Amino acid sequence: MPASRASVRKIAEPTVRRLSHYLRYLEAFERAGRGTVSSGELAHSGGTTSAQVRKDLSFFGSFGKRGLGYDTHELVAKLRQILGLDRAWRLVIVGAGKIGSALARHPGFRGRGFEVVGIFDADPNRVGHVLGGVAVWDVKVLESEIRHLRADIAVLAVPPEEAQTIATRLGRAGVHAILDFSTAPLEVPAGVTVRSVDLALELEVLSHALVSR
Amino acid sequence: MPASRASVRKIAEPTVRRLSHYLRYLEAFERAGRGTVSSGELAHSGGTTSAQVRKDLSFFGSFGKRGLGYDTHELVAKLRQILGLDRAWRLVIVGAGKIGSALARHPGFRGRGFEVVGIFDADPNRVGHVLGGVAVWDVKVLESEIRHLRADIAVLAVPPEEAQTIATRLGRAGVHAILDFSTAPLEVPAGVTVRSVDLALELEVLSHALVSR
DNA sequence: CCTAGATTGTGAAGGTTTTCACAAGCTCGT
DNA sequence: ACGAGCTTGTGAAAACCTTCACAATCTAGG
Repeated sequence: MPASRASVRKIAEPTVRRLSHYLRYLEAFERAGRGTVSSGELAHSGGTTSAQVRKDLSFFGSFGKRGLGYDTHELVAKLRQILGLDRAWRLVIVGAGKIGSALARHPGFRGRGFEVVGIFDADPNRVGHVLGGVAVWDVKVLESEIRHLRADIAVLAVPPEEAQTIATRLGRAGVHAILDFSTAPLEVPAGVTVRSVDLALELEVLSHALVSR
Repeated sequence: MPASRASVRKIAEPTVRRLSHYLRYLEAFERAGRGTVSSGELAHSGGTTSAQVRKDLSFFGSFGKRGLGYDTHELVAKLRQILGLDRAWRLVIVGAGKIGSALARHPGFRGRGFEVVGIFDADPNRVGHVLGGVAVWDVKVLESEIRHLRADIAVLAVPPEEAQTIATRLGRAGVHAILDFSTAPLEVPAGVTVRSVDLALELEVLSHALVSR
């Protein structure tokens, strides 16, 4: 593997999503003991085409073997590196309501390299408790505690009317990535990446699919 | 592999998402008592351009007024109709675990026209209870009860290893839309639309953004 | 009524992503 | 060692999506 790990070129978001998908399936192939995987197999699992898979991968160099496919272990390692998963990310959850606490107890994050290191809430009744093995802090100490916990990513699960305030504070506290579950439009300083998960919007996409069948 | 139904109108998915966004902001404008809204204002709220807004809307005909903008009420009604939100959709949740029960108690769905009418789980300890005002049924009676409840959309919040089985059963029970929270790849019969919400994948997109800054 | 100012609707241009098609390269059985 | 059979990598073509630019059209105010 090339030593230069900082040289990650700009990739379109749909491509990143697909890479993430490929990694998921590759890990399944790896567990199944498959030494090599072809673009066609990856495409079938991921709902795309073999040409798409090859184009996506060729963006980072050619590490497949013609006639055989891709080495499973090698490709897993390469994708982890591209996606930045060759290290553990430290996560905080802001908002210990229904969604926040469900996420805190969700076992799937740690298994994929995302460790929940802190939870924040404004409700004094929740502060001081432990959720999923992690302490709940008062949101008043957000900035200092986030720095102390060395958090990289914040999950925002607060009521919409508070989302902007918290997002701004997170930016000031040095968090550069936010996974947002509030439905409010967020304005964040440059250098902060936000991804919004809007469940009502997903349902509306389904609704549209239902009426336009 | 995207299921291309013989749809009346082909709208690209990014367009549908934007329409959904516009509707959100339009409703805010409506509450604020604004009679008309310009494409520029909608664009600003939604993080896009006025040309994009006009292109999106012009796909369905021209119902703006030059020099003035769009009639708020009229556009809200039109978007609701396009998105299929001029009716109430009946939702069932399969899986009363952490995510499933958090969603069941989530108040935001009903407010946007999605009514949770049933919950299913395999755990006998959970069956018979009431979550968010809705009864938890044994997953054994999935098919018959779904027909009885006249459910349109299913939210799939079961462990990955059971997702495929349930998805197949949902398809047989006449559900044509699934919002999937499991991380497994689903194969569904033609005519069933699936949208996957994969939280680990969203975090991986953030991870990539962090390493490629 | 008429002018100034604002905004839509849309063809065309520009850009990006996906698909196609095929030469090149690898493995395996014989 | 060789040919058959796969599979990759990649230009080129096609499809798709976004932005541009401006005529057409509206309102408001005198």
